[in-house]
Amino acid sequence: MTRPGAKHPTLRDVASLAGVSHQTVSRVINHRPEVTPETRAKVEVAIAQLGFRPHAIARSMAQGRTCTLACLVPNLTDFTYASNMEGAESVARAHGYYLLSSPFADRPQFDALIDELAVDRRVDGVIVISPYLDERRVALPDGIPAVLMAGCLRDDIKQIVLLDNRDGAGQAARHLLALGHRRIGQIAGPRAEDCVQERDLGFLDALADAGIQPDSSLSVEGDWSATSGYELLKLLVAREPKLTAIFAHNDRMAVGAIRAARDLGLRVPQDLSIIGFDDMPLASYFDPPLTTVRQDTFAIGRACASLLIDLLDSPAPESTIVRLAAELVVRQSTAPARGKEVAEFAKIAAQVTKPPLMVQPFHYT
Amino acid sequence: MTRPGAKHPTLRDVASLAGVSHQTVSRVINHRPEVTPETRAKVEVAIAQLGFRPHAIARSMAQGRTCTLACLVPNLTDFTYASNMEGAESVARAHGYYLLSSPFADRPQFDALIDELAVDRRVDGVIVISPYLDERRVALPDGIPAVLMAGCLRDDIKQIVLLDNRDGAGQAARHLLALGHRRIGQIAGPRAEDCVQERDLGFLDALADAGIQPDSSLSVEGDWSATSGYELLKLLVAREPKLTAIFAHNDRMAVGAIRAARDLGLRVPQDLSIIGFDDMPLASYFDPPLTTVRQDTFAIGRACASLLIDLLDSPAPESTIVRLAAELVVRQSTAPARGKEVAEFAKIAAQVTKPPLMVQPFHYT
DNA sequence: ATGAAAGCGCTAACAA
DNA sequence: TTGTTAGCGCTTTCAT
Repeated sequence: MTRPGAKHPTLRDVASLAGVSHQTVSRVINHRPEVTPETRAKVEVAIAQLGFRPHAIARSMAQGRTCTLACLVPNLTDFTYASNMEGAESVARAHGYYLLSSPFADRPQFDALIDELAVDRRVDGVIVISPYLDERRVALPDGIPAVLMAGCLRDDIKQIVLLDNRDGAGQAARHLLALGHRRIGQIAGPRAEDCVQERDLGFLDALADAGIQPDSSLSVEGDWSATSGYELLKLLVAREPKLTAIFAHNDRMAVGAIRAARDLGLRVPQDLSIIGFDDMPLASYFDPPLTTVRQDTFAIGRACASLLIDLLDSPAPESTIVRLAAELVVRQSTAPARGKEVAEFAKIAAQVTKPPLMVQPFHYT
Repeated sequence: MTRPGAKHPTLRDVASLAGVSHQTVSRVINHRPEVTPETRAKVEVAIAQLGFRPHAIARSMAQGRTCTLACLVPNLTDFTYASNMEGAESVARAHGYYLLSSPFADRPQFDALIDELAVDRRVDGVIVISPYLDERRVALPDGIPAVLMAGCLRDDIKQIVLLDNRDGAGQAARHLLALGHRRIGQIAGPRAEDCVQERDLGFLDALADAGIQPDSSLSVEGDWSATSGYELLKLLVAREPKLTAIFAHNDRMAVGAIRAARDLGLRVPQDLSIIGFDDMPLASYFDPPLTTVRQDTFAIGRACASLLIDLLDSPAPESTIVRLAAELVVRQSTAPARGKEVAEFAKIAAQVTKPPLMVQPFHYT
């Protein structure tokens, strides 16, 4: 049979069984106060007897809301995204919403998707995860509550959740500086992503604060893959053999860089310190265990959903920025620069250390 | 405003603008043949002018189908699950369905979830990913098309997609045997999961075929985590110092085991060969690069969705089993047993090698 | 406190 | 080929 659901009891079935009008049944299932305890009891018996469950689609039709949120995301498999979604899902469900996650590859696909979701299917709100600044840069539709998870602020978007990438990168840089490193290379992510630009700024800020001239030849652009980390480390070392430390914009590239260093005969961390970003699963099981900057991707996802649901419940505030702090995790892929007066640099580092910037503290329930 | 969608044009708006009946508009948007080209053109102009898009909820209401599939899954972050979902999502979308993914923790939650999804929200079909054999063991509802992704066959479920775990484990074991290993330990996953039992069988089969007595003290049960792999390797080595190889039921435990071996002063693979299962991302970036058994989780997900959609389109066949083969990936965490006549064992191994068992070949589009 | 009527936006069945 | 009439199952008026 094409429609296996032709057998569900309806409100009217319950009504006639209970000997009341269907409207009364509706009041009961919606927990309205204006129903006599006796009628309520009668109706509840009938509901139980028939195994009646309200038809959510019909409800959506009548109420104009679907109790569904959508999450548009580049893919479902990257751990950071998956964990954002899991966080968002957990608060959505706790509030009675379902979360529909849809991957998209580019701007046209995004545009088509958001129309299908927001206009055709009438989801109540959308979470958009999109770091791109190039032709994939998204615009949020108006007319539907939306929050963006991004890597930095954007003028055109008012509800936004982000990681403090700039400070995170600063922490990484200051950690390396404190260990006495002066020639530090950077294996960045794709320039077209906003968090990359933020991390680059945070990195350069910290170096500048320590009195180090920026050297653009020491910054190279990878594609987040371990392979790119591998190739780029070789490139950097060829370019500047005196390099003693590397800041990679994610852990995968850091891991690739470690492999390359080893293939070059460099010991990590004795000859070369390498720090990553993300604190991905098993980061502590690589060799050596990875020093990195942790982002709480689950909390970021929760923040997105919380913010969105707040928007749904009450009239939208002008703008809400939720910024979550990154946290340095020191393991064993970084070590003091050889032959350096560590104490001297530790002093420098201490004086450039600032507390993480929290634009607005965020509490979820 | 609580309902930001009060402004969408409807079928009737289009109809009156085009000067036809709303039914004609319906025929146009559904690409029915019985409409004059001229009327169609008129209607299409009106549609474009108003920016009309059909209301999917209203459609669901009238047609009794939602064009939505659900995927019930233990969580969204495990790479294997995430990649199953991404595979399923890709074929679902290609066929005009959305995929609603919902994590569940236990059987009561599963039962509640499937009722909400299948009965209340009337999704057209469900994919269930659930490996549990204990109190979390799921039952599929009837009345709605459903396919299970599992680790082995089940009498009570007719539509099922699975990895050939038994053969995969057999490949792992035969690889170790071919390298001359005779004392092989097994770090299994939780016994309550079906794939674990299959892998155990495949492993023991292969040993038996090679004339090796099963020794249950060499099989221990982990929880999939690297930490458990770490602890259990130490336990195994303490129990049987002559162990020369380990088969871990997943890569994370294998990685933990490698770390433990190293902490014990054992070199991997020279002193101890370790093989994992899954071929997770970055498996080749651990030290040493992991020998493992690959499962194509994306293809498994696609198979689930394909099967489900077939079920939707045409009357359900009695039963469909889709079994996908696992594939040995040899890297550097396994090596010949020391002091062994490798050739001798290679001969044994060759004679026990069988082609992977494919119950039913599967083709997706 | 309860019931009757109308309608959410669409499709299906029938009529013209 | 096109239009009319009924619903889909619920909620929301508005009476009673």
